[in-house]
Amino acid sequence: MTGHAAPETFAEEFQSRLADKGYRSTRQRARVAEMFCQLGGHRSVEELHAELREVDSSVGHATIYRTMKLLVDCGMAKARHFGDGLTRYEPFTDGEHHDHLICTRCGLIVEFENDTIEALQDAIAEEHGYTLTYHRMELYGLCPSCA
Amino acid sequence: MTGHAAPETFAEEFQSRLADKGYRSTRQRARVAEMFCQLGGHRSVEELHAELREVDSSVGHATIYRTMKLLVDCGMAKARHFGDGLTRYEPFTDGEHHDHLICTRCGLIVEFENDTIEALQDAIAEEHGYTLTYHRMELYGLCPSCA
DNA sequence: ATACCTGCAAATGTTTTGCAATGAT
DNA sequence: ATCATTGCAAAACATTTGCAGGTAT
Repeated sequence: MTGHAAPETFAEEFQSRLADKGYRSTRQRARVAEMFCQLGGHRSVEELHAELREVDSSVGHATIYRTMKLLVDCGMAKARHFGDGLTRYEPFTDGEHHDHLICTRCGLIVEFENDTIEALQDAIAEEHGYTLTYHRMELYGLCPSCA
Repeated sequence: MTGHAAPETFAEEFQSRLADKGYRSTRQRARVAEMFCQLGGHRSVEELHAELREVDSSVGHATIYRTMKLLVDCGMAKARHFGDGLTRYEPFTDGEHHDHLICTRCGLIVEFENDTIEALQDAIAEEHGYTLTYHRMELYGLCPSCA
């Protein structure tokens, strides 16, 4: 519990990566990172704002928008767009990749990964002469509880 | 050229489907449908508006938004969202399905279809107990000219 | 004649930005 | 002491909507 060489928390890792890029560490950025980590995947800025308000009511929503962009810059978050007009963020660790199954009734989001599809996507891109950098695949339907 | 039993144009088909649904045929709706058909896939409302302006400057953008929704309702258009915050529409014929390869530099969009992937998607959905209604797959990268 | 449609402008909802004050280095 | 960062309010952006006047049926 002394923690002088303990594995860093998400927020600490963020502060450290900010420093590497010449950005400053602030209370607000730490709070946003903590809450984002605590809440987990697919959160909108408004959700983060609402939750944060209960811990530290002084974090403005502009700061959350700015901080989420920084988290993306630092490679610790990924922005996603599902059909509802909101940008949603999920924690991101390098090299990881997954796609989503989304329930159109209750909004439940399940993550999955399929190497066969990935390989086929690469093949398709090559067929058309494209050099692939990323992709996006979302399957929409009803989840078990909503079907 | 008498055309009394000629195959219907896109705009005529639209007028006919509107009538079936109890909507009225108007000059503006015809112009939007014509332009949409002429321009082809992946157009934003603003692009349609700009092009229409040269043919009939009196079609407001609100009407284009409303008309595109009607085209979707009538099963003649499909709304798509690529990463740029604009809704884009493409002509749609029932039963047809395809996905997209998008050049991140010049914006070139190529359509493709792959039954193996579709089958795998169904399998994944089933694995997770989801009843699939639709999906979305976009591959982003550089096209042959931009690579 | 009766709704439906239209264009305009104003409203909406999300995200961004300008700015003066605050805070990290 | 700097200069980045903040919160606020205003701006920006795509899209939607209220309404008075116009139009298809």
